[in-house]
Amino acid sequence: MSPRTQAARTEATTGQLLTAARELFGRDGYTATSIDAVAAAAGLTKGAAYHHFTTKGALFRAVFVGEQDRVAAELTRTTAEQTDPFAALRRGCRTFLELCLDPAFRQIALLDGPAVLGWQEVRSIQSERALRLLADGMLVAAAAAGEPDADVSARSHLAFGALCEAGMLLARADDPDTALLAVLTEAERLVDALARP
Amino acid sequence: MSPRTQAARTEATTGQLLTAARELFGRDGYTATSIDAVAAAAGLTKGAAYHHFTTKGALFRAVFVGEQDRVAAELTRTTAEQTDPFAALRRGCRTFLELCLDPAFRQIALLDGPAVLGWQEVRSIQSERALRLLADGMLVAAAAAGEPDADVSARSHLAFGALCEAGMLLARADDPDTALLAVLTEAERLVDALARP
DNA sequence: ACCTTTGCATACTCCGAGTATGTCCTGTCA
DNA sequence: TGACAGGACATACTCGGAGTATGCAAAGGT
Repeated sequence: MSPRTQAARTEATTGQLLTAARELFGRDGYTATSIDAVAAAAGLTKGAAYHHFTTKGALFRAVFVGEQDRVAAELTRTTAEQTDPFAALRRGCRTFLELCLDPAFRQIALLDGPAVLGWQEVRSIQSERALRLLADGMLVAAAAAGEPDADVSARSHLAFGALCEAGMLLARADDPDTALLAVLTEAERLVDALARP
Repeated sequence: MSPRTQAARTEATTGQLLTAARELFGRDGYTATSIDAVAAAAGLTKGAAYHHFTTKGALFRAVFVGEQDRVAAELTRTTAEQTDPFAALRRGCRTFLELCLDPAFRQIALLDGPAVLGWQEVRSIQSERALRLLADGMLVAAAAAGEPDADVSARSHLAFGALCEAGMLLARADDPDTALLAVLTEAERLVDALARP
């Protein structure tokens, strides 16, 4: 069971650490989660965690980046088949909100992320992922609407902020599906309105 | 100098604690600020702080509520003279973004607030303040646009999220004024588009 | 077969949140 | 006006968790 090579060992342990960390950070939040608890949940000790991650914040950052990667992957996957740029934007909204149905995702990506990593850091991580996809989509939409070189930078940021808030609105809902529908229509309206100049 | 009556004493000390806390929380962030540091900055000791606030989170909550009160007061003040509902909404955007020019405000209200207090708590505090004002404004605007009983609840939340993100966009700006203008036009566009059905 | 490097554990230090306790001041009632 | 009850604040703790130092065993090169 235990891997022979060093590279395989590190990959296995970091993987277990990240899985456990995502679990605990997502359930209890960043500050309420100790490194000891994460290591124990991964069947390891604190020493292993600090061997692979310089600090607690670094471990969280890795988890956060993992979530952002998932978001970007899901977005590219679900919007790939959309031909109409506005339909693609709406589909992206739906995909993002569906991810936000997971409380752990909300806790990590929307609540703790900015506070722990700082705004600049979070932005720079997202700028290469979901935010880039959103900006690209809005650029295409603006071009289709007759304004080829619109400045979509600020615009996509505002839309992203609105979507994050929309995602948090799903938290208190008794029935996720109906709540998703209600919020989704408003979100689509907003993005639609923003995308056309 | 030292006040005679007990009520005056508590008010003076809590006031000093709140002032110092707003200063340090706003500059260094919540986790990087210790109760000792706040008490020392207020010319007191930890004991005084814990006498008036049950926990560090409670102290932060008081600071946070104070900021939200300021926001609501500024909003009502600046939008009072606006007769056109859409103009009032635009004026509200400007007021909020001007408040966001203060890094301490951004740190407390936008970054640490949700992570420390939790989303539900932050929302319930804002629901009686800025969020209520925004929803009211959007309701009036919707009525003026011919849809008297629109459901502005989700809509105002999304707009609020967009405005918060807009406020954070002001952080990295070299020249605050021009950045404010650039973001403001986009924000006004968004709120305008959202407010009309 | 050595020797170095790397993965991980154990055993610390240190700082900060929260608690216990003591002291002084204030307001009240005799 | 003088004792006493309660509130304001300080000092002296405890305790948990982040980060560090050190030790040891498994890998991998020579």
